[in-house]
Amino acid sequence: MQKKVTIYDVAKQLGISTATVNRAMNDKASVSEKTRKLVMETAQEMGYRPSKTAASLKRNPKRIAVLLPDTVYGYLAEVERGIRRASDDLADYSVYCEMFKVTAEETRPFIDKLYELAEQEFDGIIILPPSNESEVSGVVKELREKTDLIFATVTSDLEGSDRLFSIQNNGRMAGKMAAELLGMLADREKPVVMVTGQLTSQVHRNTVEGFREGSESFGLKFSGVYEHHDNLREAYDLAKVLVDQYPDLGGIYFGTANSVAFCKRLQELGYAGKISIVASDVFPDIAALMRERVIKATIFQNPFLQGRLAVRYLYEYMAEGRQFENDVILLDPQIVLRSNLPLYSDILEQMKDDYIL
Amino acid sequence: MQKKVTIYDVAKQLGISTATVNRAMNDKASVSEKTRKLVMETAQEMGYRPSKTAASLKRNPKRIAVLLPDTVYGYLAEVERGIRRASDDLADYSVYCEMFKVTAEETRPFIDKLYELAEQEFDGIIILPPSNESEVSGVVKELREKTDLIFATVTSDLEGSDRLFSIQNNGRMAGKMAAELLGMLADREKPVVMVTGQLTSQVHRNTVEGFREGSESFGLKFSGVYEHHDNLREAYDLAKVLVDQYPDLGGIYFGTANSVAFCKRLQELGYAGKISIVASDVFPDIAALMRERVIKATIFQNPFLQGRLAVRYLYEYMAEGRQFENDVILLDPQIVLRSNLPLYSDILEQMKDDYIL
DNA sequence: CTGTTAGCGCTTTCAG
DNA sequence: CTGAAAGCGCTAACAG
Repeated sequence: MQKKVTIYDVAKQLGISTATVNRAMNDKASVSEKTRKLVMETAQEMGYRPSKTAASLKRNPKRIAVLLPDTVYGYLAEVERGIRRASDDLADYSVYCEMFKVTAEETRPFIDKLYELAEQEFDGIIILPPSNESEVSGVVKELREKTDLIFATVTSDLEGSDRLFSIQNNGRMAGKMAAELLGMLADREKPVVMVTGQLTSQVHRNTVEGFREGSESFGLKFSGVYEHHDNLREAYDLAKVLVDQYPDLGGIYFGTANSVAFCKRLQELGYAGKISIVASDVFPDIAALMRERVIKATIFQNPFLQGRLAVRYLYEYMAEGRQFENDVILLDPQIVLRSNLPLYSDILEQMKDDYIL
Repeated sequence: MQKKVTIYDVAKQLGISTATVNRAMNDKASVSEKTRKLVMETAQEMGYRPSKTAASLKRNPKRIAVLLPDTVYGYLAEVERGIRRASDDLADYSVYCEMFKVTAEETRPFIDKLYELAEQEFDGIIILPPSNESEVSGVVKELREKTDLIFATVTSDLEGSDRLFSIQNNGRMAGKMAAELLGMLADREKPVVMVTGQLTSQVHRNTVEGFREGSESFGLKFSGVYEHHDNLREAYDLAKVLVDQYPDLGGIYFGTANSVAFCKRLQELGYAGKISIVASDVFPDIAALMRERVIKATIFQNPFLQGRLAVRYLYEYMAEGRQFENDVILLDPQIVLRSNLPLYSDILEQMKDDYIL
């Protein structure tokens, strides 16, 4: 428990002021390259580790905006909860986090809001991209160039937008895991298919790729990908289409959370339990279907953690100079079976209130 | 982003000093009950939330000792890594964490060390109990009464010791998960058995109970529990005993990490791949056996997180008055298959250095 | 039991 | 480009 090395020690050692040491350490402009190098070296040698607590006490508040599509959809509620949680955790560090929700039906209002936020005094913006990713990408890229705002994305990405980082589920791994599970659950001689939202979204494409690879490794007869465009009716109808097309269908992997309407139809058609289903995420409806043995397994994507980390990492970048070696941060998908479903009861409990779909 | 309410605001509002507000808020002695109540109420009304950062800047350093059995065993190395990580995270908060390792062959040296640590100026002690739990329990209880030390346990518990909390894997859930997995992997007509370290340890008993329950739910022919007492030779020999006793053995659940010698014998006997094996935790050897299809699944117990949270929670209790609604804190076991094994490669990488057994 | 006061280690004006 | 100095919000001596 040796004496802590402070900024004063470093300053005194070099015969300069603490202000200069500070500026040098924080990559601020207006420090000669020579002093900066000197300071860095001495700090290193002396074992100086700046105190984050002391730093946060004095520094100017940071403001983060979060822009989300205004969908009534359990997944988003979880991301939101994660964001609020991070805000709470960071309350002491003078970080202020504000959430904005905009309709995702059309892209225009979303983009307008983005321009509007850019006018305000935010330091960073976190975006959960609506399904039409490419249009938004351009806007972000433009704002990146014109302002000194920092952007991050969560859940899906905005490719080519020059955002700082993206936090998302490891979709490719999730796809492989689904394939392995179906290999354990279903007859491998029978065909399996994958159902997803829509393939304009980068994350969805990843899950498909993973499932394809996994099918190969684990010897599944992978027979097709179907989109339901996050439309309940379409999902409902799709069930019939599939059982007609594949009379001996062995398994289905649902890459998005929207499996409920589909499963309902399957039950109506008398196929429930006969076809092995692996779903995504944990929601009250999915939990119910698992208890009824309609869904055999689901792959949890931790939306809560996604939201939480997006805020946390953006803050760490802004305030503590955190570096990202990899700008796409992938979270580990988790396998949920009937036995460990109770572990997610807190989440289900939390969700009950704001969960509709 | 309204103005922050500080301790000064509360003090001014009540016409008292900040010192009194501080004392009242932190349950310190020497504040009249009347003032305390008044302060609490006013703080609440004004929306005062004490700043943890500011607090940590001034307060006296806290010291935490960690006492571990000195076993050369990958699991422990992970717990240690978690502890070090928490220490690092807390470095700014003036918390100092020191680790002590003592042989676990006999109980005496462990207990002696405990007395020795109690003499030193620690505020809290975290214990990873050696297999003989009951003897240590008594000592902890005694020290709890004689000193104002705070105790916590990690990985297993010291029942009746009056420790503040225990962090451990949810063993019962892990057992159930193993049963469900074996139900998916093995022929349910064939018998399954469980192998564990020794049943004097409370966590091991939990996994057995969980596996028993799970066998019932998932229709397994659960046929016995066998101990290997963490002895390599014994584990090696046990493989032969089991295949002789159960010629049509369908599956085995290994409740502890020590499955390697056992599997080796199984391979020698030509049973590898024929009997479905579910193991515990992720270590280099286990990863290798999974790639060879000898072990089909493993249940990760997150020893790293166990260590990390033990330190973190103890600190939060000491410094921030954190309350525990439940003094046994159970972490979620995670299912690892061949497909998601790569997610644990960081851990495996970390382990390579200090991993021997 | 309560008040006064001197910092904890850093950041940020403001003035050179 | 650099330095002096005033705090950020809290805690803990110390004095009453």
